[in-house]
Amino acid sequence: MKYETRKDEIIQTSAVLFQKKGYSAVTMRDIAKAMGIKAASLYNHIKSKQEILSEIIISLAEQFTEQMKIIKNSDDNSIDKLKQIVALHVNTTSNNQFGMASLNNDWMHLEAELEYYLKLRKNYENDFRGVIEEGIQGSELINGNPEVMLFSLLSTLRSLYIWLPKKEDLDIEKFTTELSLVLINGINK
Amino acid sequence: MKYETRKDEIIQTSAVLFQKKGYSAVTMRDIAKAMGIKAASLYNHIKSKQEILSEIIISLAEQFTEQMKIIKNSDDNSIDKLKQIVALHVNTTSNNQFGMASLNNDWMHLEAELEYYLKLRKNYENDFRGVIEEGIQGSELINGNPEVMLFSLLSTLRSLYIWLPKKEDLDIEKFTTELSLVLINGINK
DNA sequence: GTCTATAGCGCGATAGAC
DNA sequence: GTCTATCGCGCTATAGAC
Repeated sequence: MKYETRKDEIIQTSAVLFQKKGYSAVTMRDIAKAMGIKAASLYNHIKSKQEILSEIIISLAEQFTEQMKIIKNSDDNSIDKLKQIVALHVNTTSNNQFGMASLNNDWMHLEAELEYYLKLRKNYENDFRGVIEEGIQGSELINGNPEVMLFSLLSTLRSLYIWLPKKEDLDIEKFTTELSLVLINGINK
Repeated sequence: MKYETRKDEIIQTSAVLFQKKGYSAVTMRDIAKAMGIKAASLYNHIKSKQEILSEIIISLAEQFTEQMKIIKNSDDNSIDKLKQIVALHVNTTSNNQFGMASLNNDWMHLEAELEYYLKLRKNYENDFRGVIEEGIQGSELINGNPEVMLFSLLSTLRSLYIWLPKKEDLDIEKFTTELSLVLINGINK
């Protein structure tokens, strides 16, 4: 069974459509049509278009913030923590590539939960920054600008949703290893 | 004088608004209000909302494709070419951060010029890939997966529009050097 | 749980006065 | 070159039949 509930089907179908055109450009009629029903019928399962967006984004944001905290607070060294962060992003994106597009591009259309989302993202980024700063202090990482490092890593990891779907028969574990290598050791010979 | 023409003012004002909420969520009334006029008055300078988007995106896409071609075809070594690509992105983004947001996020809302945009982007990506592949063949770069390298570099460079505005009193040249270092040599000590 | 019908509103764009 | 007024349409969401 592909969907657990009709509500779940609405959310997943919407995520696919949101990825292509963004939240604002997708109509309730579009979502209904993709499911083979009429727009009015959607409201038997969800209370608004906004609720769909919130369901897609918030659970993903919570996952990232929670997992990042666990990684940051573990006893592993900084390089291992960074590898775990790469794996977290590759795995989560691989499991929900369409939701990741909304998380990245449609969060500003959240209404009631916008502040909560921003709080989650701030915690996640602060923990990520902490891992990098600890790596610099412990001389595992180069003594560079931690903001530039954070920016570079985060940009790449946040863009995974664009690239992973293009490589359909991808070996996830191999890709994670290759990406970690490029991000951590660079591309220079 | 901040704007050369009223049309130019419309385009730049729109880019700021598109960056915040995306093309679809911004109305002609929003744009007019930001300029202190009525929506109907906009049509004395532009023929449609679509034309505004096209003006923002196409000129930027042409700049990138053109400059990338020049870099790729130069006689410099691959590492230098990569540094020039980083500088191209930092400089262009620094000059037009709002337009870069549309280039990244709103291109799918192009209508008549969508195909042309996709052609430009393909040329640009192919040249970028060519620089990386030449670097691998010439043993300047590690013998890794060129697609993963391209993905990582491109993701970071395309996200510059999010980060550059946050560092207001940024030394552009210094930032370009730091970013090149992180992207090419990695962060591992 | 899905349907038809429609309320109420905001959209892009145009007409024509000034 | 900007305005007021408005057209025609599509939007989210609701009411109520089946």
